Parts: sequence; C-alpha cells; structure tokens
Amino acid sequence: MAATRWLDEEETRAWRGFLRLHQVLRAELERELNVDAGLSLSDYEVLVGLSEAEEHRLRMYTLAEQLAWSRSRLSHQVTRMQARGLVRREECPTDARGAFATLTPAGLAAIEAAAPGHLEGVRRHFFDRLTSEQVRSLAELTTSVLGVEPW
Amino acid sequence: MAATRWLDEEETRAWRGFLRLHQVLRAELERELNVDAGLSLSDYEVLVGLSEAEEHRLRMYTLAEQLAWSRSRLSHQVTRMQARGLVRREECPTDARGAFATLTPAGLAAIEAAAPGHLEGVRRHFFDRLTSEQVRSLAELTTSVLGVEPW
DNA sequence: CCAACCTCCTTGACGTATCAACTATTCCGC
DNA sequence: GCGGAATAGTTGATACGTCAAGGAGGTTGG
Repeated sequence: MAATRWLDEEETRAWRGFLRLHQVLRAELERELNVDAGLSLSDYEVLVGLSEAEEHRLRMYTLAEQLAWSRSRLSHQVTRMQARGLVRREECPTDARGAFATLTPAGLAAIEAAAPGHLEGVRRHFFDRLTSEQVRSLAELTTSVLGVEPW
Repeated sequence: MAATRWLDEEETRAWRGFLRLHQVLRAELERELNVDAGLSLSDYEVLVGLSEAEEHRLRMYTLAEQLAWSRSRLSHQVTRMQARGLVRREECPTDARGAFATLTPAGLAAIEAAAPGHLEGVRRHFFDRLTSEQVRSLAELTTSVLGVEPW
C-alpha cells in the first residue's frame, strides 16, 4: 500500500472549485428553472434527450446511458413525469422486456417554453464570465477525463 | 425581450461535458466512499469542514456558507450525522440563537480513515487524466466564474 | 425601551437519488 | 431446444435536498 498521494495546492483549488462551481450553478439554475417553468433540472434533461430523439422517443436503457443515469433513477423519474403528463411509456414491439419513453405534446411544449430562459441563465451565470479560450479548454478537459464526447 | 442566445457547438460541448463529468465523478466517488468508509460525499464534506476548523467546530451558518449549502440542508445533514455519532451540536454562549456543530472523536476517526482512499479515487478518476496545465486552467476557470477562491 | 425587523436555526412535506431485490425476457453454448 | 447467464426494466426502502413556514433571539431607530 503506497503512501497517500495528497493533493497539492493547485489541485485542491481545482477540485474544490469544480465541486463548488457545480453546486452553485446547479442550485441557481434549478431554482430559476423551477420558478420560470415548473421543471426540475432532471425533468429538463429527460425532456432534452427525448426532444432530440427520432420520433421523440427512446428506449429506457438508451436514455439512461445518454444521461449517464442508472436505470432505476430514470424509471423513477419517468414515473413522476408520466404522472404530470410530460412523457408516456410505450411497449417495444421487438423486445418484450423493453420500454420506450415518449415525449407527449405537453412535454414538447414544456421544453420549448423552458429552453430559452434556461439557456439564458446558463449564459448569464457561466459563459458570460468565461473567455472563449476557457470554454475551449473546458470542453477538452471533459473529453480528456470522460474519454468520449459528452453525448 | 431579446432573441434567445443559443449555445454554439463548443459551448454545448463544454456545458454538457461539465454536467456529465460532475455526474460521473460524483457517482463513482460516492459509491467508493460508501463502500470503503460508509460515508456519503455530503458526510465527507461536513467532516472535512469541521476537521479543518479551530477546535473542530463551526457555527452552523459559517459551515453552511463555506460549503455553499442552505442552512436547511446543513441542519438536516447534521441531524443525520449526529444520530450516527459523527458530530455533536453545541449551544453558542455569545448568541443564544446560534449553534455549533462539533466533530466527535468518532467523526475525526471516520474522516482520517476515509481521506486517503477518497483522495486516491479523486486522483485515479480525475487528476491522473489531466495535464498540470489543464489543472491550472480549471482552477482559474472556477475562480473566474465564482469570483472567489473556493474556500 | 419597545416595536418592527432581521438573523440563526429547525421542522415537515415533498420531490429526488441510490441500492438491493425482483420479474420478465432474451441470448448463448451445447 | 433447453438451461444458465445476461439484459431491460420496476419497485420499495432509505437517504438526501429544497422550499415554505415558524420559533426564538438579536438589533435598531424613534
């Protein structure tokens, strides 16, 4: 067992900064999205995923993978969103185990109403404070760590 | 009302990458920390905050601010941790409204046992995949957005 | 000096996330 | 084809996070 590789000062700044940045941005964007559109960020992410999909629907496992969510989390989330009429479950004809999540017209309307304000918030709280060089290096950093493009 | 300022391709990569990076790292580190030390990341953050404080204690509002948490969240969290013997509440002699959260010996032992493995995970999943230049620019990016050092 | 206001903290209700356990179906090697 | 393994999805219990409301103590200005 090797000695602990503690973080140096720069790494500590980067790591704590990263966690705090996410915490702060997420809290504020969640609040705004909820006030303006009555959606949580989780709702929003599901709606975006489905709205970009063919026929506005995806297999549950595909959507879960795309969001980097567990199947369980997605299942619970879809149950709640279904109860509010934002999405619908459909059977899969080619795999009887499978299920589709499908955007309803109300769900489509919700994401279309919410997106402009939300993106405005993302700009205001995040991109407006960064240079394009910083944006580029952040995009590359996430690819370095994740090993893939983020979608 | 101005037209929506949509995100361009690079911004989309950066933003979705940021969210996904946090999601993936947090999920994995949370899982490891829970398996190895029986702690959640929220537990860990509170324990770190207190362990770095004078006399291993802080006023609730100070700790909340330091973590960028709501008072409510911290109050619930401390209640749960108190029930497990990790922290203790103490009255504040100079302000009767106030309360201290104090690390117990068990809490100190828990953080000391958990830290090496957790930091090892942070290295393995994050810093080992970045150049020192990337670390530096991430640290600066967080400062740009937050406007302050992250502690 | 006291009424109005502000701050510190807690609580309860509800929405959200995780794990483990479970059902149902499909896949695969023989 | 059939038995075991793997996959898709759900569920229930529990932990976590947020909001709104409220109690109790400080602070301040007339």
